[in-house]
Amino acid sequence: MGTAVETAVSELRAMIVNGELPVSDRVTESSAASLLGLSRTPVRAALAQLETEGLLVKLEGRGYKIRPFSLEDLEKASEVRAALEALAAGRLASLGPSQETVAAIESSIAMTEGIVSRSAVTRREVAIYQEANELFHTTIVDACDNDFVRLGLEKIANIPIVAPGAFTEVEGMAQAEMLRITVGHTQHVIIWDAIRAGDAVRAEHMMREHA
Amino acid sequence: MGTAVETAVSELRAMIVNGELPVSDRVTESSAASLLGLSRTPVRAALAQLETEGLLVKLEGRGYKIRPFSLEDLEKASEVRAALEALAAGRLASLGPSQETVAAIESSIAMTEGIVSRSAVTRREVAIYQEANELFHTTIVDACDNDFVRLGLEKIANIPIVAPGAFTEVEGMAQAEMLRITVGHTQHVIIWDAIRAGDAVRAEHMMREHA
DNA sequence: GTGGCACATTTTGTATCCAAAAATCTCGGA
DNA sequence: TCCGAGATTTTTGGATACAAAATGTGCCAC
Repeated sequence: MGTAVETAVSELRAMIVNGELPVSDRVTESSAASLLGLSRTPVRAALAQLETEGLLVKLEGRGYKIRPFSLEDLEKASEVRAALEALAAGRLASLGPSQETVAAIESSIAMTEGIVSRSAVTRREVAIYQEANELFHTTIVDACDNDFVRLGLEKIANIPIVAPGAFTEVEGMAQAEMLRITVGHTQHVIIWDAIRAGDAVRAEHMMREHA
Repeated sequence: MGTAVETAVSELRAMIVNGELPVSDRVTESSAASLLGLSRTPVRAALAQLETEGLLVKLEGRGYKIRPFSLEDLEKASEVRAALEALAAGRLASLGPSQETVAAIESSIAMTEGIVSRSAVTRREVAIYQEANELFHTTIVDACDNDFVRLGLEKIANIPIVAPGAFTEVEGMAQAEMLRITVGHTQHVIIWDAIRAGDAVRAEHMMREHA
């Protein structure tokens, strides 16, 4: 389970992201400590970290409050993510991917190859796509040989996201989701082609569009 | 002077950036604490923050070490900075700058207007340019209405920089510095023109080149 | 000389204590 | 009723104490 700081960070983060802590609520060191059954010391470090992650806002002298996220915030974060991942894709195209990178990306693409071009998807297939998608993006970021890209992304990695695919059962939703997955998969293929071709400009541009 | 954590962060950061702490040295909570005359509690928080800033690397169980920065690291950080600031410039061009933004940028440009087109510069003029340059960039980032850009930049804002303009006295250096300032100033003007014209693509592109 | 084991030391992680600052509450007076 | 001075409570910031984990050291057997 690791240290108390780690558990405090992950438990609090989970509570925030899952909406288990009311957004309006004030969170003090003591309240969070007793909530988790820890002393203030590790909780304090955890709250500080969650603040740097942008999940909490410090109310000078009155604890923290959970940062309210709007749809607009999500869009803004996506813009930043897109800019950084585009940079990563461009760099990787210039550098040329390593053996392991090729393997990882192609396995990511292969994972979704079987899903696309169907009329609808199950919840399970959505999960597969998400896994493949994450593999695609993290591989490119890790392989671009610029740690600062990853550092920058870490800051915006944990903004609350409405559980994706939650309504997949609803009729029509499945088809919309299918479209999203198909488009995403197609873009992955295009981006990967550009990277393999060493076309940094195109890789960067396509990744910017994609993310 | 603020809290002990703040002073610890800024003092340690200054020491690291100025190279006063040998790169090879190990920094433990206790050593840093006694160095600063503080207890471990605030120093611990400071070290954690400097780690997230990328200035320190954690040696699990044996303290921290100062992260060695190469010229390559500087270039990589610059790339990320350029990508994020370009995003900011593009957004600002689309949004249209506010009254205050216009005032801040134009005062920044005015500050350097008097310096350029000379044959050489004094150390003092270099300092003025640096101030104007910082005003230009921070104003754009702050005005772009996307906090995540700033969050991302904070991570890479403090990587050690060889004191700029340190050798201004040396003959020839002054002219090179002059060239750098003139080019920088010219680019500022061009970027600002694009922003005022609402040309997001051009603003983004020029800022990318500039940074 | 080498390998391994026990012990000392270092270092971190956590809890608790105290002080200072900020916020909140209370109560008297206009 | 409204306002403000002072008391009270909250809350944070910092120091210290202690325990656990990791690391380093030295000795002994082989």
